[in-house]
Amino acid sequence: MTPIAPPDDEQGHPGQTAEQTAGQPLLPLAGQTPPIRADAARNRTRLLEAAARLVAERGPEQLTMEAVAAAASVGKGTVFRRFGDRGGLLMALLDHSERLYQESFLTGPPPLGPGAPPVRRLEEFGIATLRHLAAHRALLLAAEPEACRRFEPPPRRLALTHLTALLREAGTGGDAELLAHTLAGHLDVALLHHLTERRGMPLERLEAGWLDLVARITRT
Amino acid sequence: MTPIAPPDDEQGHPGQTAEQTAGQPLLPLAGQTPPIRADAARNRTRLLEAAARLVAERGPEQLTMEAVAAAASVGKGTVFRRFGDRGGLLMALLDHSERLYQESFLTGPPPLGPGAPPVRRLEEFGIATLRHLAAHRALLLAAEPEACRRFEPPPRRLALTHLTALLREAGTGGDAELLAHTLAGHLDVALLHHLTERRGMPLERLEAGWLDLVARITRT
DNA sequence: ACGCCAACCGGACCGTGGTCCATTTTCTTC
DNA sequence: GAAGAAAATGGACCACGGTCCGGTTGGCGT
Repeated sequence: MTPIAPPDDEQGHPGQTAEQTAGQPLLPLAGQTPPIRADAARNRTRLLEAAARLVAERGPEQLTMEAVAAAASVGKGTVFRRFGDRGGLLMALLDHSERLYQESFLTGPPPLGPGAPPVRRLEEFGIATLRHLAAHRALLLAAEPEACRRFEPPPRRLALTHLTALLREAGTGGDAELLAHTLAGHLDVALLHHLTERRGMPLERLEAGWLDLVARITRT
Repeated sequence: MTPIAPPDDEQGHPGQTAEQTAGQPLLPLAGQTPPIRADAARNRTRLLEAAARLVAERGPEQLTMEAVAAAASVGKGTVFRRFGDRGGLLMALLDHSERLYQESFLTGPPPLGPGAPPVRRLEEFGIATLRHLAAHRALLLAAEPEACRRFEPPPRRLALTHLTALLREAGTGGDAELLAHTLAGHLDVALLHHLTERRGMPLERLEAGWLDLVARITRT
């Protein structure tokens, strides 16, 4: 299991209220951070230590906010004030690894970092990301507990098998099952909602994107 | 807004316990269905009617299990026994549309149904699915409330912009932002977990799949 | 050294999803 | 139509995430 992050209370840190509200906590974020008060900082590290201990003992999915608060001898409200929500706390736990990972492809040496040809960097980025995810899978999954269920509902499974069958029938090479997942990823309510509402894309653009994607993927 | 499904209590229906446990409720499922008891069937339709009314009045995301139970003059336990969980209830609400949608590509006329060349069917399937999703977005999203947050966390956003930038730099044509989402979909913890644990794929296969995907997508 | 005020604290409180089990209702068989 | 077994019921119960607010405390200006 991953040794979690050292509670490296890298001093200042975000602060203000929830650790990831509006400002990006895990991004380089050069922006000035309203300094945190001394007692708050102390509680923050106590909370992170307690959380890390509990995660190590009982696994991330068993972690409850109340338990963390209790283990750190701190009020529940404090936990929420500091980390916003359960996900925020879990993420804070792997803040350290996350930074390393981000630096590796933002400013690290090629071929992952700048300097290599873009396609090469794409390849490396995927590999690095997959390994990063695998390494912290437990924590990351615990941060969005519903995530696993996304593939269970029968409609999704049906779409998947349908896509797989069509891909096979089309005689496209490659890993049909994997490619089916890729295609299915494009046909996801959450994605649709995000792109149309948050990003303002019209449905037509998604449809055009789908046709293009099918073309690229089935191209022998 | 979608008129929901008529509470077409198509008699028998699943039954047993939770409506979607193990057996696929929305799939053709020719399997024999242990017949439901009369009182259970009556309560089922009352619950669906109540739920549909509440959804129409206050929107799907406001729907609480207790409210449905109360509105149907039924115990809360009954709701859960029948529909398993919140998601099950929401899904049952669009069971009707779901069936139509499924039939359209499983046994309907070409080019969506069997008979057309596979690539053509792929194209049509995507379009049909996107429209199906758009039509029932509210209900589908309400069924997995965390879904929207999947794109908010800064790490995800960073990965997305990074992918977009690399794609643009690579001079690949097409909709870079959309293609970036496709690529990002392949680098998802939940997917990784599903494929490695549930489907037994080794990490190497995912890595190979990534390289293949990048190749297909950046292929001019 | 002092006092002000914003930031912080704690834990009572709430809403909701989900479970449990003693009791009631339906179906079947004779 | 009676009786026994299986299925269904309902609402008290629990756990957990998240909010709220009266009281406290640390940082800063004077």
